[in-house]
Amino acid sequence: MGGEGHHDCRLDHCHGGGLGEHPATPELTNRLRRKSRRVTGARQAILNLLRTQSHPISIRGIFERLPQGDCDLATVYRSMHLLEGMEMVKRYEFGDGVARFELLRDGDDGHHHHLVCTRCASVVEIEECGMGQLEERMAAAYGFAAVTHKLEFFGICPRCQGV
Amino acid sequence: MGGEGHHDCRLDHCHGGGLGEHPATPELTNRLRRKSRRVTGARQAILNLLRTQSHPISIRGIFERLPQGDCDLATVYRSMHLLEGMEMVKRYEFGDGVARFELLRDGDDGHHHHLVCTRCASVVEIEECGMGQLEERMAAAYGFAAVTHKLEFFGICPRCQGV
DNA sequence: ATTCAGATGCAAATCATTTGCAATTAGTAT
DNA sequence: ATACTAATTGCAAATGATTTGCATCTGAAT
Repeated sequence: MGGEGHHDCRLDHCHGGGLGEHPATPELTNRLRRKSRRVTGARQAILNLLRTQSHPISIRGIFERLPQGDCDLATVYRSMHLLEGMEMVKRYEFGDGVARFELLRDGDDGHHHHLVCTRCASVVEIEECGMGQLEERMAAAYGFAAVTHKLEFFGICPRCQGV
Repeated sequence: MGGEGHHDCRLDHCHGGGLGEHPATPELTNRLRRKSRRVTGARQAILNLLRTQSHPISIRGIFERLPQGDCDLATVYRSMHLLEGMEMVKRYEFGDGVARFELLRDGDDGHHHHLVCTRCASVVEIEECGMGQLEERMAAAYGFAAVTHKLEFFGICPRCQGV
């Protein structure tokens, strides 16, 4: 397989259109190839955008931040499904009926939570979570398998308290 | 699925006649009056139906279980908003894009969680939750106020594992 | 019975998300 | 490069959950 050779990223493979400046990461390329999926400009653009975000972002948010005309809204939806299936992004739901996504970085299983301000929607990333034990206890007590959880915190951020 | 019913014997307060076949609880009446809202047949019917459910139920689910013609789907939506605002029901989101509601019984602050089967959607009610401390720590660490949380567990129930 | 703000039914409108389909393109073989 | 084929995309229309405008109706106070 791959080996330690120099990996070429075929950046020079752009045909006109508006998608010129989206370098593909070998990460993306590898994962896509593994499923005989294609490295398209839209996917690269989306992934590059996600790389600049430090908090979950909605699909509409992604679409609006993409250089206009870069790709269709439906394509963003389809891409996010694909990326989610490939475990390159993680989906969050904060209860407002809009899904938000975060890039899963190398070696990150994406297990963390959020503290969301119910007034201004600002977000703090929370690392700690003592749920592992509870999950196990739950599995034992009710016979469930593959127990996971979703945990999000809500409150009023310092700035909003002042208002 | 759970056969664990819940007895709530307040049905004896039927001021029969006049208002149709949906006895109002003094609880409902009081809370509504306090906000100059009206005790209508639809609201009574919905609340009575919720009283028979032991797990969160969707608005469509409520609508379909209501005697045909009892009320409009839009009315169920409106009623649930009202009841939620009056803290008589609690809203849950399990991530499938459909809100579900549970009746908040007397003296119940509704603080509990669920273990949801990702295959058959059966639900187990979970009482324990060691989040109180975490909430406090979170408030202290990030300066947030009124910190609450949403926590739900997902897994594969015993029956589905056998398949 | 009268009155009127709050409720409801019904249909149309929103919003997020999905999907059908014809046109386009990435990756690969020629 | 050229050709070829399946994966992708754009666009529009379809879904599905939830909301809303509006004319009509009703609860409850007088």
